[in-house]
Amino acid sequence: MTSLPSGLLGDLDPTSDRAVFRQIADQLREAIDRGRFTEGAKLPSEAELVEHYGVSRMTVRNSFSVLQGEGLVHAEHGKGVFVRPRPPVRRLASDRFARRHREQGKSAFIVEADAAGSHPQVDSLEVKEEKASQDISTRLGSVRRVLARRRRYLLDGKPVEFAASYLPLDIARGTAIAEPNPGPGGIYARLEELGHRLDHFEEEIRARMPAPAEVKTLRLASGVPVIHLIRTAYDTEGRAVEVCDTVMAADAYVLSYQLPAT
Amino acid sequence: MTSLPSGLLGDLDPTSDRAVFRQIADQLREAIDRGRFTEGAKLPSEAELVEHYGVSRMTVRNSFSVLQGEGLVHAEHGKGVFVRPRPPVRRLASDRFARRHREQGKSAFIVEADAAGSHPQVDSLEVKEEKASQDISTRLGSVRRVLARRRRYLLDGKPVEFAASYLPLDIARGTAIAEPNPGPGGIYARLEELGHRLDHFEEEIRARMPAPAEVKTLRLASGVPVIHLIRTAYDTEGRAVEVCDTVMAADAYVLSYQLPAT
DNA sequence: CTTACCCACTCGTCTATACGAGTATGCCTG
DNA sequence: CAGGCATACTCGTATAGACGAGTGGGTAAG
Repeated sequence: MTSLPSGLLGDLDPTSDRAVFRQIADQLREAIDRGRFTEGAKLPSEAELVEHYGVSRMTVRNSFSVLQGEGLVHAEHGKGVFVRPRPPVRRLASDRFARRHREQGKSAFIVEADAAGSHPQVDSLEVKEEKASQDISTRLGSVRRVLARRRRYLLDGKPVEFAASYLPLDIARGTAIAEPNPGPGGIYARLEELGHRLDHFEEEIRARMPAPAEVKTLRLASGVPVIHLIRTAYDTEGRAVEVCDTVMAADAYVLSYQLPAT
Repeated sequence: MTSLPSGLLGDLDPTSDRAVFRQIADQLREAIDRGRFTEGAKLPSEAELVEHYGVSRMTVRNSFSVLQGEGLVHAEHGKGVFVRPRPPVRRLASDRFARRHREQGKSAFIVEADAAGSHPQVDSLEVKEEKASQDISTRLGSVRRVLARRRRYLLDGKPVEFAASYLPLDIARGTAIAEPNPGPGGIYARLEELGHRLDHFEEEIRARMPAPAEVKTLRLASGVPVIHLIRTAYDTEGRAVEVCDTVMAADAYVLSYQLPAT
């Protein structure tokens, strides 16, 4: 084992009342912030830090877990601990549901990803009728059963978003909306063809840490929150015609909205 | 030490290849989800779990740290580990900057909190001229120096949001905007009085884990992400007249937006 | 030259122990 | 009765050691 380049990391302050593992985490964080370790770079191994600081291995691991919780680094079994690279973000503009975007052929996700030069993919398609949850039922105006469309979106092989759409059966049953592929322009285009002219959307945004199932389907690194977006589509008669519940890897998205000052 | 109520938590599966600390975390998580432990309830102590499962204390602590990372529980030194209560959320509606809201007296934050029956507070006020960061400069259209207004918002004593507004000096210097208290209707009202009629706002939303400084100012529990919102205000001539950079405790907010379907 | 194996290095999991520090409770003292 | 202290409980920090498992490189065998 070779020792650490001197000057890269400092020493501990034994007089400080800050816990040793926090001091180590602080030094590593600062080194990352200063660019001593760039994106994707490998941090010193546990053994190297144990030797450098003269502490036990659990203490070093504790430091790493602090940084992992902050989403700064991630560990790879058998390889090392690395500065977490920031994935390219998808920007969702507030006009993304404008009618003119629907009037062309392909799905918004595909078009946009192609334009950005990345490889889009949609999988885990599931379309079925089911009982509406309490929340969905309320949002759709007390419907009991709904058509549920679930799918997962990937960019360059990385899952970035998991979405579930819910529609009242009297609208969706037996239409193209109930097909795995609803056709050009997506379900919003189909809804308008069916006479449900869309008026506006309402979006609710929360952020939180993912549940274990979400970690799995989105293959999330530790320290990455999710953005939880619930969109309700209203037609010109004020009826809620669809609710879309999506969970997004927070490190892959920037949402953007325009608000009138009126 | 009294032993655990039987049936509350199960046993370990030694044949499983799932790590012991994960199995324990799973059982605790499930018990919480099922309502066996309600909000604010105290989980079994480390010592109790050590005895119940027959594992070492570090293993139990490891389980707790998993749940902490998920934002499900939080530990209190000397007291125990508790199911994290969900604080009341502030809902930010998309019409919150409508002119009619500005035309009344008090600040939006105060009015809204009073209406919700909670005790609002604003502190850490700082108003000063400074060099614009690269990002702020770009958003404001290449200004070098700006007026910065920083403040922290609290609800019932709990910090929920930290905001920094930046304005070009040629607009703000020497006006009420440069005063600690900009007067009724806030700085947007002052901007309009100064002839900068507001046209629209643009908001960019990200979510991420907080930096240590943010954990401190917002007194965030572990496992709570932040919502990072950057709003740019444009006047009717298309000029960016203000950028507001706010960091919010994600567990205290739901953002809500209306999008036209046009 | 290629393949297979071994080994060194990495992080992952778990045990056992020790002491420190914050909290709450009850008892004892004044 | 009030105040203070002792105590037992809580989590926080740190050590030292063990074994397991994934990775990658080098070496030896084919």
